[in-house]
Amino acid sequence: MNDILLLYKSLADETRLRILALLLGEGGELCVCDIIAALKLPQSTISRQLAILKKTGWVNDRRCGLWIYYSVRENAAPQRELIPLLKKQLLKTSTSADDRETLAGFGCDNSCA
Amino acid sequence: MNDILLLYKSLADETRLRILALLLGEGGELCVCDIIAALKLPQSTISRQLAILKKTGWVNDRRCGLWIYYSVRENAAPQRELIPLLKKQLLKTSTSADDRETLAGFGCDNSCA
DNA sequence: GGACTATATTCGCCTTCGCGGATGTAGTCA
DNA sequence: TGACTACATCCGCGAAGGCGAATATAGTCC
Repeated sequence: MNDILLLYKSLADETRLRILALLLGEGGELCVCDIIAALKLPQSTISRQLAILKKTGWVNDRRCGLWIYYSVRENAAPQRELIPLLKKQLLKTSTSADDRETLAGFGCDNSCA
Repeated sequence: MNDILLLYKSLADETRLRILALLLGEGGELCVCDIIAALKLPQSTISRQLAILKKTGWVNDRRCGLWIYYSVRENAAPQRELIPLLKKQLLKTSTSADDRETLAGFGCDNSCA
């Protein structure tokens, strides 16, 4: 019961949902500065919520030089069964569309192999 | 975005998950006193969380004399797509099994047509 | 009407949790 | 090495939300 509770608690925050929507919409990886630019929130806020998403199994991180890239962890249980639904729900919201548009305009386009 | 947030917030509480598990396991209706007996929590706690589950679209209520029967609202969007997953996740927890066992022993068996 | 039952709501309290500025840490480049 | 960048973590604060006792409401039965 407790793991299920933690699963849904991890989705009960708007900032975390916006981050997940951004990563699900992107399909690939985003570095922290991209997410900060897209959501227009303070760096400490983004970083804290990313840490929570990582601890609860929603995302992976990968360091590359100075940048750290985050991506959705597709194969983790029990998140796996929720991902298609989340994607469908989140990507059609106007908030998510706005965030992706902001990212397209202001994302920091470092290219790290 | 906000409705999705409210959806997951409504699942981010253990008492509400236990109530949903009980109703999903039962398949039919339960009156408030059944739920109180099963979860062994104060009446005000149960009643408050039932009100939240009702307001967020998870359950229906039906008054019959003094008793009020609650059941899962199966066809509401966007809950509908989550119900099969929730059922699978919740019913296999030991907490849920314990609650159902307690209900079997101490449920108030009023029969209201 | 009055006593009784089942449930809802109110109330003050307390914990949880998100916030953002400040600070710490790790990697890069000269 | 020291300056710089990207990100993480710490800190005090305030808001949100859950709790259970007490009270209110609604229905039943005499």
